[in-house]
Amino acid sequence: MIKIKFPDGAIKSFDSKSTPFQIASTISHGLARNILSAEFNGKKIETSTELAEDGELRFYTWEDKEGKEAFWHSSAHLLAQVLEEFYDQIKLTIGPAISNGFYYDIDFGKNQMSEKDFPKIEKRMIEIAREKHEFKLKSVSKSEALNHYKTNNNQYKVELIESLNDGEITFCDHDNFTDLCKGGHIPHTGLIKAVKLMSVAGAYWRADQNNTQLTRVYGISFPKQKQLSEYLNLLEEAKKRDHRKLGKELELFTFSSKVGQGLPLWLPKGAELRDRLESFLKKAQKKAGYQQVISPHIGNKELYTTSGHYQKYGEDSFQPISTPADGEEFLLKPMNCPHHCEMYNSKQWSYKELPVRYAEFGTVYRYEQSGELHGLTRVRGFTQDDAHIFCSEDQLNEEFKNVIDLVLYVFGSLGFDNFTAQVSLRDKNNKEKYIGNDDSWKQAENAIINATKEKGLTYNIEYGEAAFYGPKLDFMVKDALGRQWQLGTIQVDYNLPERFNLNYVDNNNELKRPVMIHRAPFGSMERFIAILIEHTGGNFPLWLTTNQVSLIPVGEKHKKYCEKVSELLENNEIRATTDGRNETVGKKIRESEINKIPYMLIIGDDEINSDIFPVRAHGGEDLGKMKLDDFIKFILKKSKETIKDFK
RNA sequence: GCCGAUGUAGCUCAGCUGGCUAGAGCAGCUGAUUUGUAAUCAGCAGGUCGUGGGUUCGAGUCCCUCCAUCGGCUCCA
Repeated sequence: MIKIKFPDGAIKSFDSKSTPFQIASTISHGLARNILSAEFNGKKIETSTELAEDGELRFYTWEDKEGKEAFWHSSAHLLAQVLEEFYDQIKLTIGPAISNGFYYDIDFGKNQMSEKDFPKIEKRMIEIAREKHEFKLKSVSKSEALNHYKTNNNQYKVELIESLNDGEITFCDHDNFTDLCKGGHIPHTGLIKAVKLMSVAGAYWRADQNNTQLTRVYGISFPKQKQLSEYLNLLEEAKKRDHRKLGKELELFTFSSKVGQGLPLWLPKGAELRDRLESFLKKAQKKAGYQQVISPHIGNKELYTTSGHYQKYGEDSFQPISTPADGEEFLLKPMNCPHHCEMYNSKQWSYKELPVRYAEFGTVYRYEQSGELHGLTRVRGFTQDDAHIFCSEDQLNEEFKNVIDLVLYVFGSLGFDNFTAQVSLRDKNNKEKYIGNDDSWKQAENAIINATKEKGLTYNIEYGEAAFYGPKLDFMVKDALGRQWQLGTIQVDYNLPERFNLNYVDNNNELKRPVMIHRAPFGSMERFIAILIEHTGGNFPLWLTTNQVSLIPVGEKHKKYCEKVSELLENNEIRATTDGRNETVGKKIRESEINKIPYMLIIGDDEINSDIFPVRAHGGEDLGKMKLDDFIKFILKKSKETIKDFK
C-alpha cells in the first residue's frame, strides 16, 4: 500500500502500482472522466504511470493550464501521426503545446504542404481520435533511441537524443505511432473531439536562421465541438478590434505602397489623437524635470560609429546618404541617443546640475525586414517618446524609480493595467552581441533589478533580450489576439557615456562619468496607439478622444441652436461637432455610433423650449435629461475621472 | 529575408470547371424629403480585376515575375 496526499490535505491509502487514473476513479466517475494529466511529488506524470511510493498527487483537467497543455501536446502527436500517414518520408522534430493550441515542426522533404490539405488532415485526426488509442510512455535506451532515428534518417531527433542522458529517454506510443517524447499526455485519443489546423509557417530548426527551415503546422483542439466554435468566434471578435481595421474605419492613419512599406501616414483624426497623447506626456515630463530638445533626422555616419550602432546594425539599415560634393555619409536617424549625447557634450557640467533630462519626440527610421512589418506595431518610420537622463551613480536608483513612476502613470491613465514587467538582461554565453565590460554590465543589471524590486513590481527575467549597450526594464502589453508587444522601456547604460566621453565635475573637482538612462513610456507613438486601439476597441478615454460630443439637430431650423450649444461647449474645452447634414435623425445617430463618439445630444423643439437635454451615451444608454450647465459639468468630470495629474 | 496564404469600385464582398459590354450593398454625386434616438426614397457616376509577362481563338479565372497585405519564423538599437 502507498499513502497519497491530495491538494486538499486528505491522505488516503491505495494499492502500490495504482495509477492516477485508477485513483481518480475511486474518488468519482466525473473526475476519472475529466482527468487529463497528473503531477506526483512536483513532477508531471502520465495518468497511467504506476505509483510505487508515498507522495502528493495532483490531478489536472481541462480547467487547468497543465491539463490543456497535456491535451494539446497529445493532439500534436495525433497530428504527427496523420502527417506521417499522408506524406512520405517526412521527418518529425518537435511538437509542443503553446498558449493557444499546439504545433509540430516537420521537415517535409520533397513533399508540399499547404492549408488546402487541412480539412482532410483534420478529418483523419478525428477518425483516429475516435478509436480511443491509449498514450503509452515507454523507456528506451539511448543506443536504441539513436538507432531508431538513424535508420529513419532523422538527424533532428538524433541531435535531440544526443543531448539526453541514457536512462531518461522515453518514447510515447499510441496506435501505430511512436515518437521521442518526455511525457505529459492525456489518457487516450478519444478525449480529442474537435480539431482545427490554424496555419502553416516556416520555422528554423532550433530557432536559428542558419539552420534548415522546417514547416510548422499550427493547430488547436478541444474536448467539445462547442468549445472550438466558441474559440473561433473569439478570434472573429478580436479581429473587430484590430487596429489596422479600426484605424481605417475611424480615419486615424493609412499606408500607401507609393510612400513605402511600413511608413504610416497619420490622417487628421489620428494626428490629433497623437498630438493629445504627446501633450499629456509633455505635461507630466515637465513636472518630472525633463527639458524638451530637438535633433535633426539625419546624422553623420561618424556619430553612429562612435556609438557602436553602425558596427552593430549598419549592414541591415537604410544605407547612408552621400553628399554630392564632399563624399560625406549621413544616416537616417535610427535612434536619438547619440544626438542627445552630443547635446550633453555641448557644455561643461557640474555635479550640482545633474540629473540632466533631455526629452524629445524623436522620429527614427529603421530598416525592418519586410516580413516583420505589422500595421502600426512594427514600422520603418516611427516616433519615440524618447528621453535620456544623465546622472551620477548616486542618483541612478532614484532616477530609475522615478521613471518607473512615470511609466506607471502613463499606463494607468490609459487603462493598461494588464502589463508584464520584463527585465531583459544579456546572454552571458553570447557576449559578442554586447559592448562594454562585465563590471559595468553587472552594475547596470543590478541597478535595474534593485529599483524594480524596490518599486514592488513583479517581473520576469529574460536573458539575451538586453540592448547591445545595456539591460532594460520593458513593459509588455498584449494586443487583441494575445500577442505581446513591448511598449514602455527603461534602460541603464554605462557604455555610451564612455564612448561619447561624457563628463561632469564632481564635488572634489574631479572629472566623473555620468550614467545614462534611456527611457520611453509609450515606447513609440505608433505602437502605443495601435495597442490602445485594440484595448479600447476604438472607444478612447474621454479626455483623449477627438470628438467628445455629437450634436444632432432634428431639423434644419434647429441647426443654428446646435451651433450655439457647440460654441458654449467649446468655450468649456469640450470638443463637439454639429451634424447639420440633410439626413434623418436615425442616420446621424447611427453614424455617431459608428464613429464611436462618446455622447450625443439630439436637439429639437422640445430641447430649445425647455432648455433641458436628454443625453445619449455611445452604445445607446439614456443618461437622462440635463441642463446644459450640468451636462458641461458632467463631461468635465467624466473627462477628469480617467486622467489625473502626475504626482 | 524565409515558409504559407491573399489581392475584383473609396469600403465589404459576388463572379461556377476560362466564353458576350465585370455585379451587389454601403460610401460618393444629383434631386425629392426637413426628419425625434442605430440606415428616407429615386436617379447617376464609379473598376486597364495589384503589376509586368506568358499559355489560349478567348484570361478576373490557368502559369511565371515583381509589388503590397495577412498568419508565422528570424530580427527588433
